[in-house]
Amino acid sequence: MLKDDPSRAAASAIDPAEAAGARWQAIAAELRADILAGRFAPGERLPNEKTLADRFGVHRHTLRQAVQALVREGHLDVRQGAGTFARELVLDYALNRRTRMTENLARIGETAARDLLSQAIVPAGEWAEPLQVGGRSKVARIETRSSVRGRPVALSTAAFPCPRLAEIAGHVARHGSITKALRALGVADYTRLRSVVSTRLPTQAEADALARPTTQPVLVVQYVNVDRDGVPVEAATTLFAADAVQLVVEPDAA
Amino acid sequence: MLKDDPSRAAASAIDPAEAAGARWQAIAAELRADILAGRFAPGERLPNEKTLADRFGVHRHTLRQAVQALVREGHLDVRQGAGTFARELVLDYALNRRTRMTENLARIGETAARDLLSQAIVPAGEWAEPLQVGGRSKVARIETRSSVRGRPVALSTAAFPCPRLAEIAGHVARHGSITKALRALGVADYTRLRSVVSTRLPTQAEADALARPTTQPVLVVQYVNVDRDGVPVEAATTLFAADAVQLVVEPDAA
DNA sequence: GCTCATTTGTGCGTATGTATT
DNA sequence: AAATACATACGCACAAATGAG
Repeated sequence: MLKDDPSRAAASAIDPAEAAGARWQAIAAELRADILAGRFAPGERLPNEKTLADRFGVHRHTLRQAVQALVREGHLDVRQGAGTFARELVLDYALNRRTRMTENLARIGETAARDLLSQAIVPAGEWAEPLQVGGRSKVARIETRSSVRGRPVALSTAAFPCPRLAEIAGHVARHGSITKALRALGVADYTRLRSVVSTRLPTQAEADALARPTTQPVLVVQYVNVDRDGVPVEAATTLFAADAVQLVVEPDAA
Repeated sequence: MLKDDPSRAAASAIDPAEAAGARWQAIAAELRADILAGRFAPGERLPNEKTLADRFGVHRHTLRQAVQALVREGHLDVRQGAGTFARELVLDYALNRRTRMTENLARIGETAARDLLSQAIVPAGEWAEPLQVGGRSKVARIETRSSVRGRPVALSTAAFPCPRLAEIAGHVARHGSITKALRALGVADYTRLRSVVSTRLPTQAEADALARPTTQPVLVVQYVNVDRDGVPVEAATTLFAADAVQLVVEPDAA
């Protein structure tokens, strides 16, 4: 690691406190903060490498090292000949036993909005198997859209068994959270039984709802949540806009 | 759940042993076996619902329940007015602490072929961070393609730290398995530290290697495997053909 | 279809401080 | 203490891709 070198005093605004390690790491930290604070608008082109290098008072190679780190983290997109772009939004969505949309969105310092698009009480049909109920029984089906910074990132269709959770829609609309709605209905806790991940191109309607082109693939996550007794309380399919969300799978802390 | 109902004794070839639960589940199991055994050619149209219902001696509604289950599992595609189609290939690829390509492919009763497409000893570069080595050190980079039934399903670019695992390429070529190659080099066991899942459209070269159109999205899984001491032994990016593979995330059995 | 300025990608060389042997 | 390896940083040059006209 580099220690302080007076002969190369920083001519930039890098906070010495966070410049503990190498220069490029400090630069990366500053750029990361700019992006997360929205000082580079989502999708906006950053100044070219020379300009940025001058801003930090370093060589272009040094700046590139910082940029490369942010590309690996998913915060930047670099296109040869075109420029360096702040990504629309990048959310690491953790898939584990305690997967919760609201928590996942909140973890990146964003307020998550969850809108109720539609609600209906329908025959279990395709949801009968994952919810382990008879095909003739009813389920409450709700469609929701989750947004961050006013931009939609996920589209969910979820089914809840009736009559136990027939009132789910009202609670979701009120709280904007599945977790809170379930708690209000007596489901104190729930865990993710299984998630199946696939991908496809969205339909026109789905693309519209996500405010994205039909040419951009979506991540499709199908899952079942069960209560403490192992009884299914929610079966759902969620579509994630792939430019905004990547799924992270790590062993449970248990 | 439906229990046994003697009044509806199966008039079909359903194995009573696996028909533990509901009729439609038994039918789904048999159809699933037919698909996996290739008795329905990939992409082939199945007999219509009436014909299939007759074959199992059940009502068309019952058959549809089984078909819907297989649609959810990704084994069938149903298009109104067109018919029911067997999907090209569907592999449930488990993502957990002990994720192994060969085991995952073998679990569906297939022999997995893993071809070595290229190998090189290169500067760590982008792999330095995930492998926790210096940027100037070298890594062994190999590109492999995994196929099932002669059809490519996955494309991997993996990096292994040198000099410890410099000889990896030869072992992979010989064994067709990363697990065996690592074992030959003294890595008795390894675990998946983290997987990051995203999706995008493939480049022309990637689409060609997977024998798929560029319009079909691929699942992108980036991961790091570590040995028993927590030292990274492999960092890789794997592209899965989304029509053939879906990822399954379940809590580790621990 | 073409040119051309802009921008990123890549390679060479040089130098210095740190860590290991 | 000396030798070696490596991470970091700067300078220069050219290749390759992009986008505007």
